[in-house]
Amino acid sequence: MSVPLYEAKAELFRLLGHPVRIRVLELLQDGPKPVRELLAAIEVEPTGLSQHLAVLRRSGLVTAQREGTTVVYALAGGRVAGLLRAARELLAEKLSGQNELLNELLEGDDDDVAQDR
Amino acid sequence: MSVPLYEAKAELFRLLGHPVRIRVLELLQDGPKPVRELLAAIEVEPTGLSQHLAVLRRSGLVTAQREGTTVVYALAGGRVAGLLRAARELLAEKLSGQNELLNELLEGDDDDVAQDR
DNA sequence: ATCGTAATTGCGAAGATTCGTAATTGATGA
DNA sequence: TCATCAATTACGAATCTTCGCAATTACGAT
Repeated sequence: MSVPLYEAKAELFRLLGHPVRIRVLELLQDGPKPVRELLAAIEVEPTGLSQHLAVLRRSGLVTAQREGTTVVYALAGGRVAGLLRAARELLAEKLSGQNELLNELLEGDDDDVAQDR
Repeated sequence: MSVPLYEAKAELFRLLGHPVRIRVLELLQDGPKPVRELLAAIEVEPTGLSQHLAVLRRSGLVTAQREGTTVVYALAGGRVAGLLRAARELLAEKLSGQNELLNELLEGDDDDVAQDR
């Protein structure tokens, strides 16, 4: 085992750590899409999109195949969607927590605002 | 909504994209731990660990509280574990795929090796 | 008060990512 | 063949991350 598992995991997360790459993966969740379509949906230059697609391809998260003059991308394996869902849930938890705190501050019902560190 | 959701998601993944931070989160899955213990378990300088802990703290993924002379860290919210599990499963899928391919190459049973791009 | 230990912060150098411009490849049609 | 469109690659500048050193804060003990 040349690469520790936690290195691989960190690497995976690092690959996902860019807005354009996230958007690509989300769009591909609805099925394979040609580059042209991704390009229309995401605010990015063609060359920038290609570079991000290359990152996802090299990492094996997506697959690409030519069809005539266009290239069609697809998710490689079903587990990517699960990971995105887990992230969405975590964000939901985090944001709703912030909202609660915000509401308490705004409403000023300071009856049981626990001591803070 | 000042920050698009996909930006927040990318940011979350970027935060997780470092081996030390992954290890910290994994260790905290078994319950709260003082810095001293994290330091003993992870190969990193005290100052480096502090910096990574600060990143996790600012992002709200972990909480810290002093207890006398030590500081105890804990996961903030249960969804972090779910995210790590999803990552582990995706990696498992990816690595087993690679192994299959590797075995086919080694065993040389070239009866149905599909055409490649 | 002073010392020692635990943990953090400030800061700068080294390294990695990102993005735009220019050049390249691959396929299709004139 | 030549021109064209889709997509990719090469490369450098600007930007962001990371890591170690030095300085700092927080606490308990002498």
